[in-house]
This record gives sequence, C-alpha cells and structure tokens, in this order.
Amino acid sequence: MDKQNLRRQPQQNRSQQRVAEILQAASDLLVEQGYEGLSTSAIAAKAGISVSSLYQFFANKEAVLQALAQRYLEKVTLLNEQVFTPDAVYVPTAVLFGRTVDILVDFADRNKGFHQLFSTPWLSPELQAVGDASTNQMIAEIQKIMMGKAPHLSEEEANVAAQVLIHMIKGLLPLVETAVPEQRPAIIAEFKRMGMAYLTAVTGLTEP
Amino acid sequence: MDKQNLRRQPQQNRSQQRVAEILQAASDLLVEQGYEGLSTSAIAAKAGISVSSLYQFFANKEAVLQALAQRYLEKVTLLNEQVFTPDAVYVPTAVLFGRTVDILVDFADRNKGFHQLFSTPWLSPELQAVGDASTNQMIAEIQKIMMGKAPHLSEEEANVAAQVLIHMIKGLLPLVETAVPEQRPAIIAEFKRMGMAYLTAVTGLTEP
Amino acid sequence: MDKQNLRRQPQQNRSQQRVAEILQAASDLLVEQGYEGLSTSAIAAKAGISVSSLYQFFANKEAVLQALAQRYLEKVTLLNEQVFTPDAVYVPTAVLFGRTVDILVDFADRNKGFHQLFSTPWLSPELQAVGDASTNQMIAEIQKIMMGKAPHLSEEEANVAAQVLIHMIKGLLPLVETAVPEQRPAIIAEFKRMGMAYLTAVTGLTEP
Amino acid sequence: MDKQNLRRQPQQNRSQQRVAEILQAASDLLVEQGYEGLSTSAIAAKAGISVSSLYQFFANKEAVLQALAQRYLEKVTLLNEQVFTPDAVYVPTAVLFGRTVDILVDFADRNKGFHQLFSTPWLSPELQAVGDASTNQMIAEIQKIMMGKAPHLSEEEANVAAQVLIHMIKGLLPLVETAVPEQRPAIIAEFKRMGMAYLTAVTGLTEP
DNA sequence: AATGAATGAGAATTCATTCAT
DNA sequence: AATGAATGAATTCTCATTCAT
Repeated sequence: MDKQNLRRQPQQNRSQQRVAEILQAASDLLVEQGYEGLSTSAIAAKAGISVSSLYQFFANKEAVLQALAQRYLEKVTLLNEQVFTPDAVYVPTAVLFGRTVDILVDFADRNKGFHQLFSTPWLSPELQAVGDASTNQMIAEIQKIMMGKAPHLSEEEANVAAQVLIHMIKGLLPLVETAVPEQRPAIIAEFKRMGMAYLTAVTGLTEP
Repeated sequence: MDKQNLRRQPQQNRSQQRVAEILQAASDLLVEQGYEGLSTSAIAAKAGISVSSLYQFFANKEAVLQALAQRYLEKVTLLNEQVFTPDAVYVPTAVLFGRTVDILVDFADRNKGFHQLFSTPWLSPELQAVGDASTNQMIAEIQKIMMGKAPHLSEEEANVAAQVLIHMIKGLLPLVETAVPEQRPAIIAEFKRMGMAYLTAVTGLTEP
Repeated sequence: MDKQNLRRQPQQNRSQQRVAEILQAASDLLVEQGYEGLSTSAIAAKAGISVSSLYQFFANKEAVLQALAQRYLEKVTLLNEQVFTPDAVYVPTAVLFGRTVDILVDFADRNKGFHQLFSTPWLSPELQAVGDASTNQMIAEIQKIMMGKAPHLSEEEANVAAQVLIHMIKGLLPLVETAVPEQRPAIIAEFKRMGMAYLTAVTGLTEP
Repeated sequence: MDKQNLRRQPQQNRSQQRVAEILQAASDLLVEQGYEGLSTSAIAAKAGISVSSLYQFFANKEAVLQALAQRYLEKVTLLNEQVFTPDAVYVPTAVLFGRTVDILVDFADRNKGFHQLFSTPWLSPELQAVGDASTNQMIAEIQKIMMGKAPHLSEEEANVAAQVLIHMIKGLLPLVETAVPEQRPAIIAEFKRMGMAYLTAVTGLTEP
C-alpha cells in the first residue's frame, strides 16, 4: 500500500481495517455502478462511515482509486507468482496456458472491479501507469517463458507475441465474464484453443 | 438515425447539419477528454451553439450519446458490407481475415471515439445494447461465413468461434492503436497470424 | 470591469444589473460580516439569486472579489479626478489638503467595504495589486503636486513624503469612521492639522 | 494570561510550555499564511501536537486567538513601560517621539503577527476589545505626557491628539515594514518628522 | 429558431470539535 | 495526559436541464 496515497499510515488495527473497508466499498461500487457512480459520499456510505472519515485516510478521491489500483496490482503480482513458477518452462505449453487461463478467469470472477477500473481508457495517467505496470509484468513473464521454450525467437519477436497474447486475453476475459452460463465452458475451451494455436504458430513447436 | 432520439425531425438541411455537428463535437470531446469531460455545455461549446440549442435537437445528454452510438452502428454496418461481400465465402480465409483486420484497423484509426464510447463498461443499458448490436452484427456475419467454409461446424460451434474471434479483435485493436509506430506492423502481422491460427484450428482446414 | 473576471460579458441590461447586484451584495456582506462571512452562497442569497447563477457570471469566488476591487479602483480614480484637478497646484495647500480629507472621509462613509477589503493583509497577490494600484495612483498625484508647489524637492523626497502622507491618511480614516460622533469633527480637524503641519515641514513653505 | 481562556491552569512547567508553543505556532502561521490559513489542525501540526491535545488547553479556536492577543497585549504593556518612563515628561519631545518610533518599528519587525492579527477589521468583538485595550493604553500614556508638556491643553484636546498620533503610527508602521530597504531610513525619518510637526503644531511649543 | 439566464441537486473537500482508548 | 479516529456542517464549484425573451 503506497504511503503517499494514505494521509496517515493506519497505526491501529481498527484503522487498517477501515482502509480496507473503504477500498472494498469502492471496488464494490465500481462493479455495481461503474465509474460514474463512484462518488466519495457513495463510497463512504457503502463503507458505513462519514465522508469526512474517508478523508482522514485519503487525501482525495483520486487517492482512493490509486490505492485500489495498487491493491489490484499486488493481487496480480501474486497471480503471476502462482502462474509463472520457476519451473514453468518445463511445463508443457498447453498445460501452462490452460492453467493460466483458468487462474485468470477465476481471478476475474472474484475481482470484477479490476476490469472495471482498468478498462476505462481515460484514466488519469497515474492510474493508467499502475494498470500498465500489471500488464507489463505479465508481458515480461510470458516473454521470458517463450524465449525459454523457443530459443530461436528474438527478444523482439517474443515481446510482440507476448503483447498480442496478453491483449487477446484482455479481450476474451470480458467475454467469459458476460457469457451466458451455458456457453461459458465452450468459450473457455476456445479461449485456450486460440492461445495454443497462436503459441504453436509462433514458436513453430509441437510439444509431445 | 433513430426517430426517438431526436426531438424534432430535422426537416431542413441546416438542422440535419446541426445534428451532425453536435455528434461530431461529442465524438471529438470523447476522444480528447474521455467520458468525464463530456458535458452538454462542453459539447455545445465545441459545436459552436448554445446549450439550449442542443436541447432543441436532443431530449437529454443520453440521447446525444445514443445518436452517436447509432452513427457508429451505421458505420459498422457499412464496414460489414465492405468486408463481408456476398462472395466472401469463396475468398481464401487468410485473404479474408487479413483484409478484415486491415479494414478494422483503418476504421479504428479514423474513429477513435468508437473505442472510447463502447469500452466504457458501465454504459447505460440502452447504449450497451447499441454497442452489442454492432458486435452481434459482425459475429453473425463471421458465423455465417465460417459455416459456409466449414460445413461440419454446428451453428453453436461457429457462433462461439465467431464470438471468440471478435473479442480477440476487440482486445487487439487497442494494442494496435497504442503501439509505438515501429512495432505496429509487427503487431498487425501477429494479429493476423493469431486469427488465422485459430481459424485453421477451428475449421480444421488448410486452404490451398 | 475586467473582462477576465467575468465568465460572460453581460450583454443584456438585466444581466449587467445582476453583476452589479452581486457586487453590491458582496460589498454589503463584507461590511456586515467581514471577510469570513463572505461565502459564495451568502453573496448569492443576499443578491437574491442561486449560487449557480452567481457562477454564470463569475468563474470563482476570487473573481467576485477581483471585480469588487476593480469597482472600488474605478471609484478611486474618479475621486482622484475630483481632488487633483489640473489647477490644483494653484490652490493653496491648506485648501487642497482640507478638501482632500473631506472628500476621502465622505468616500469612506459611503464605501465602508473599501477599507474592509483592502485592509486584509493577506489578500491574494492579485487583489493586493489592485489595492496597491489605487494607492499608487494617489501617491503619484500627490507627488506631482508637491513637486509643483515645492520645486526644490527631489523626486525621491517628494515620493517618500507622498507615501508617508497617504499612509497617514490610511491610518486616520478608520479612526474617523469608528470615532464617536461627538469627537468626529475634532478628529477631522486634527487630521487636517497633521497633514498641513507635515506638508509645511516638508516643503518649508508657508503660503499666504 | 487570562484564566478564562485556559481550560486548565497549567500547573506544570511542561503545560505552560505547551501553551506557549501553541501560541507561537499560531502566531507563526498568522504571519505565514494569514488568518485564512489559521486552522486548529494547522496550529496543532505546527506545534507538533495533535488537535485533541490543543483542545485540552483551549476551549476553542477563538480562545487560542484570545490568548495570543493577550500575549501581544502584555508585550505592548512592556513596551509602554519602556517608552513612557516616569520622567518621560522631562525628555525633549523630539527625543521621546524619535525613541518611540524606533522602539515600535523594532517591535513591529519582531512581531509581524501583531499587525496581522489586529489589522483584520472583522475580528470578534472580544478580540477587538483586546486590540483596542493595547491601543488605548498607549493613547492614555501619550495623552498624559502631552498634558504634562502642554498644560494649556484640555483633556479632550490631548486625547484627540493622542488618538490621531497613534493612528498615524498605525498607518505608517505597515509602510515601514513593507518598504524597500533603501527607502526605509528615509521613511522612518519622515515618520518622525510628521509626528514632530504635528506635536509642535498641537502644543504650540518649540522646545530648545 | 436561438440563446442568455436561471437553478436544484449533488460532488469534492475542509474544518472545528468530540469521543474512545 | 495524549492522540487516533470520527463527524456534522459548511464551502466551493459543476452540471443537466428549463425558461423567458
């Protein structure tokens, strides 16, 4: 949690909890009402506190969003560690990519606010930077693994491929999220198929 | 142009032009400032008229956005006719998909507001519906062509594949738009490669 | 009236009047409640309009004060023309200074807000500048006349003397304003006596 | 220090020191930011304590200002004792007035907050009373000395003259404080000249 | 047909003050 | 004794929308 986003460093347990509650309220509202419904008073009301209390912890509205973004970024970092284990390079690509999709879909299921927050194309530069950081983190990891698995790829090639892969994922996750339940499994399957087809095409490999 | 969005039918040319100017102003603002900067007075100012005049053409702010969305929908319809010609089924898939990507990238280049408008995930249901309509239009076309090219696919299979394809495109277009110019051609190439790889995998065909 | 302080140039009579009413309300409030009571909503209420109407004419609170300051400055300029007529140099000093004091006291009587506004020592630099302008105007006039009447004075000497004179006046006007009515005439008389004594001492002249 | 302004009598040295620190912080803030920047939390922060601690010593914000005003009043009383010694009546007027000006200028140099606090024309009546008290103290002293030096003056005459003198001083001190350094000595000299010219005119005396 | 003006509702933020630990 | 936390009330300002000319 970035110190600069917090007016005071919550020193008591109770206030650490307050900060968490505020962020949760913001996240929930984001999902329910979207960015437009995200007023400081709405957040405070949802968190069960007064607006002025919110301002005890956050300097302004932007700071709340920053902190929320940070929280997501941390979660994504954890995700990455979960997905890109040190021996990922030995795991068959299909397994690896399949697992990645599953984990990401699960993450998206449980963090609807994430997409809401970062899909706004006119976020403040600061927030955008946080969003980009999480994206770049994943791109870097994928690029690394691709180069491990297909050493003939140049760094540039691997980077472009990783970017394309990530943005495909970014495009398909909302589809999974909004799909009618009956189609969901099929869509996830196709999701994986598309990723694998591309990876195979790029690396030229067909793993056993 | 939907009659319900317009207070009065612009019977004179000048009025039609006014409406067009207002929509253009809204679109420009959307690109420049994002959804948050899109106030009725800002639109009116940019269009060079008074707010009250704007309200002589549109019932409320939402109606302006609706009309803007409609305008985009029409453009997309035109796009579709351009891409999915009656004999598209005879065109080799690679050519067809390549052409589609090129046309869409070009469209995105020239209609930045399109992405801005429809990527907002908390649009009003009405607006969302218009956005979905344009998406569904394309999905239907793709589905049709896929079934023509790969008759063994069930309608359901083709539909899911088309959805996946469209959302991949939706994910990659922003990447193309924001890419550094040097990487742009490579990204577009990979864009096409991904589409083709998937289509080949789905249809099981390798065209001559 | 400075164009930059007004959001829109009032083009209709009615709105010129509105602007005047707003400034009058601000001025009245300043006298009644002081700077602290001067909220935009209080001004609007006093002017009998809504806060948002106030903001149709003024970009922000500061702009209202700026315009008020400008209005005072214009009044002071008129005062100067009244006091420092072209042939002032031929008028005996005692008459001239006596007249000046009378006019200023009268002005202070009728413009209590003036003192209220410019006596705040932590006005915004912009407002301070306006206040200084009115002061400097008078200083320049006095300096000019002094040099006409006492040619042996250097420009510097005359300038310092004029500054001292003006600040004496600034100090004594509030005394006149707050004095108990019985003492008022005596105070005004002493006011004039002090000015004359100083002018005589500085110029070394005793006019017939 | 007025008992009524303090919630508890600081019985321990540390408490007395705390009170002094708070007042100093308030005074500093007054100089740096003016009355508008003078919030209780700002004072507390500057004093290095929490707001709640501040409220353990002062009943409310007003009480802090009251105490500050009292502190100034005490300082002015000390000043008076310094200027108006028992044998002041024997000191030549020019020497006496010159010394007074020097001492006051020095005081103003070292107590910028004094002017800031009392020049606000919309202070609460209570604060105004404290400010007036310090003024009246000086007026009384000057009146006494004038009557000693010029026994032909009526009490009323001396009182008016003393008031006029004090307000002239009040007007000129800010000029000295804000003057460019090069002009400062000249201004102080004229300051004295004005006072002497007036005193001579009033008393009709020319001391050897 | 066009527009200047008006406004209610609400948003962000501050601040003096209190309370519980 | 000290302070983190809480808050109601107020303040500045915006915005969608309406009205009168």
